[in-house]
Amino acid sequence: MVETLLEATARVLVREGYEGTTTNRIAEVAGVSVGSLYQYFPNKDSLVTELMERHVGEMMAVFDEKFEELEDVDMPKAVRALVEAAVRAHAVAPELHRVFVEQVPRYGNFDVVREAESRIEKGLRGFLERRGAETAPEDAGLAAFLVFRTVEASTHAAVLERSEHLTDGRLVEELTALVLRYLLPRTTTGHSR
Amino acid sequence: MVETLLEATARVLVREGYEGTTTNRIAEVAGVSVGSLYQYFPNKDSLVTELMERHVGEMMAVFDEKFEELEDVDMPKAVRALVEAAVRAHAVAPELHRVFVEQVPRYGNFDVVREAESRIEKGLRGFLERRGAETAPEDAGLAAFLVFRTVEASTHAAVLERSEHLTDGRLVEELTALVLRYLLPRTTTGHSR
Amino acid sequence: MVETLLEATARVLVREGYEGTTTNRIAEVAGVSVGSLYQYFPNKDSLVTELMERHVGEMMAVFDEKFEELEDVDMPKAVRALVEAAVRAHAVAPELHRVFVEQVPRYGNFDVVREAESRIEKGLRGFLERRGAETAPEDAGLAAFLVFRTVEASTHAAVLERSEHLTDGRLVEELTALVLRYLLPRTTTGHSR
Amino acid sequence: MVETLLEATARVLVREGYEGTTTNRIAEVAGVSVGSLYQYFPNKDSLVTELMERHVGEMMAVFDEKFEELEDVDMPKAVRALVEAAVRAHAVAPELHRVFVEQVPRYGNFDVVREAESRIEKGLRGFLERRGAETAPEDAGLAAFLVFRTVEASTHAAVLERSEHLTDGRLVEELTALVLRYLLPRTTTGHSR
DNA sequence: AATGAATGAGCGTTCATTCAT
DNA sequence: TATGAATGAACGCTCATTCAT
Repeated sequence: MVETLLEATARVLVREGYEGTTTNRIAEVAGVSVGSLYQYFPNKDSLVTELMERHVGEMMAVFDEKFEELEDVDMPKAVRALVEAAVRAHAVAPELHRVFVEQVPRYGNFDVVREAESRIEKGLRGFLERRGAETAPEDAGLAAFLVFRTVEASTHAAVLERSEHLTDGRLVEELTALVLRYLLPRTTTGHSR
Repeated sequence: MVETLLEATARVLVREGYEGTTTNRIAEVAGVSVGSLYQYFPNKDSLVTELMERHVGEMMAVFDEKFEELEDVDMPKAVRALVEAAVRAHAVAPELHRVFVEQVPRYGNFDVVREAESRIEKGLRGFLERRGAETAPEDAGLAAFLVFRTVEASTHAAVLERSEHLTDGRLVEELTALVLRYLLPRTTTGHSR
Repeated sequence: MVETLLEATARVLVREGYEGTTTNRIAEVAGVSVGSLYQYFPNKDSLVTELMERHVGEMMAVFDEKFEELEDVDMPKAVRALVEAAVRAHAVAPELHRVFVEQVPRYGNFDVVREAESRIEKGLRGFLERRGAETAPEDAGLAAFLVFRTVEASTHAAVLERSEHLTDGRLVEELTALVLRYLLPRTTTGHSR
Repeated sequence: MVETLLEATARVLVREGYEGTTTNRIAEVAGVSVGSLYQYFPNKDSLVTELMERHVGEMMAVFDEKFEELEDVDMPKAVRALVEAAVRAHAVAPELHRVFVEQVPRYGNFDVVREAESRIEKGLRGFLERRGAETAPEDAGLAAFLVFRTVEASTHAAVLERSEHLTDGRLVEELTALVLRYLLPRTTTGHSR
């Protein structure tokens, strides 16, 4: 039931946008009555929030899988893994992701997102501190912030408006180069002329 | 009157969020009657859209001023100018900016935003093509996309959650280094150890 | 519920006129909430239209019952039956009838009325054509038009402003004479001196 | 100014219907400001009422002109004059007439109409009483009522939906026959076979 | 547990009317 | 006298939520 309702919520959100998403419509699409909906969820927002938590959970699961590879490899491989992790995470459910970003008003529901972002950024910072000797930036915290925002924004935008560069691998390539040159400026990285 | 209403709209949006923004509330805060509101704006969304257009216009004006400096200077100066332009643009009205990004559902109203973004990205691409000989990335279009998203996301996030790094200049410094190393990887740039 | 709402609509229409008929008022009089009203009727006009269709349906049912007698009787009896049918139809719900005629703006909702009128007029024409040999008017279509309008208008006006002549039977008597003399001019009909 | 406003009211009524007729629209069409409108008319309904009074006045002027001929001629000529008077009166401004009948809610504004109708009916009654010796109906009041309603309804309906029978003179012919046979049943009237 | 009819606060919007200029 | 910007009560309608069955 909970699953059915969350799936219906996702479908309605994607199809009709946040403003067009009513509890009666969700119940209808789920094939149950509104009353049943309210027996499993206290209010409309709890549905959306739960859906968001699950979605973020899935993205993080995909991300974490690759993110763990970072420790035992050299920097080029680590950065590439990071970028690939971001791309895969964004590819989990792009339409749902878009509706969360573009349609849902941000209140408490976005705490999950902020926590996930914070966790990634902290992980990145720890990684950079552990590799301190070889990386250029002095302030690992600031570097983690910049690298995270850079990778997140680029993959996010690419998923929504440059999907062609996702499939041909060019985005991963170039974004890896960008991050790598920032972190290891002395080495000649990537495909410079 | 138009000004008063738009100011009231901005205040209500920031204070109550998009969903709490009603035309009667706007009129009340503006100190006029709903009827007057509807003599100047055909419907609720037109207020929000107009406010957004003005805000984007102001951001772009601030941005463009610095952006023009890019042509006649060397790459380090040009990239620094770009980053500073982005920071200043985001500092125009951070609270209003946040409400647009976090609260307003994206439909036609975001066309202005998309146009502005597109214009900047194209400008950046032209800039990179003109400097082709000295820059590393082969695909100026992709590079412009990455640089734009990187700078936008970093300044955006910094304005909203790392304002301390804006005032001490460290964000500008580091972001400039990041972009510069991407574009000119062979030179030793910035403050590496 | 549908019945309750339609009854309430009728009461409010009669009591307050069309302009004073609001959906909240109807709901209030019906003893339900506006929300319920909108669960059974898509909008305000649909209530009025439905009420009108039922009213016309009832008038026609009453009318048709007598109208069927026309075929197998002589002309005087047939014309009297016609007039009596009209009087009875108009007596079904005079106050509601008045409000439809005097208060409700005529748009699509009056299509039922026009159809009913058209059906009666066509029936009358068929009747006249079948009795062609004995009736005076050459053009059965025109005669049907005149007879229909004459009977309709007279009974209508009588119901609304000469109800005394309805109860004493004088109106039926005289109107029958009028129609009969038109259709059968050579016979001495009715109560001439 | 008063003329301009009334003309504008008529135009708006015909074009937009009663519900679409707003004082601001009237003022706009009249080329003056709403304020001016309210300097000559105390409220919206007074415009409509005044327009109705004038329209009824014009119809009655046209009607009366022919109606006066009734006295000094024989019955066939008198009845024909009556019918022609009705037709001409209805042809004065058919579109405006329609909008009054079909769109304007009947309150005090229709008093003019009721007075005019009453005057005609009384006139008819007097005429019938004066011609008592030659006419059939015993009750001149009832006969006047029937003749008036018959002629009014037939010309009214013909103007709105059988205009072809107005121009070819058939309606006048047949309606005259109808009334004449009612009033003078013993004579062979009209074009019987 | 499941239903879905019923609720009603509150929304966006209109328009007859006013009144300072 | 003429203006038209300003008014605000009131409308039709929506939808998150409840509760008797």
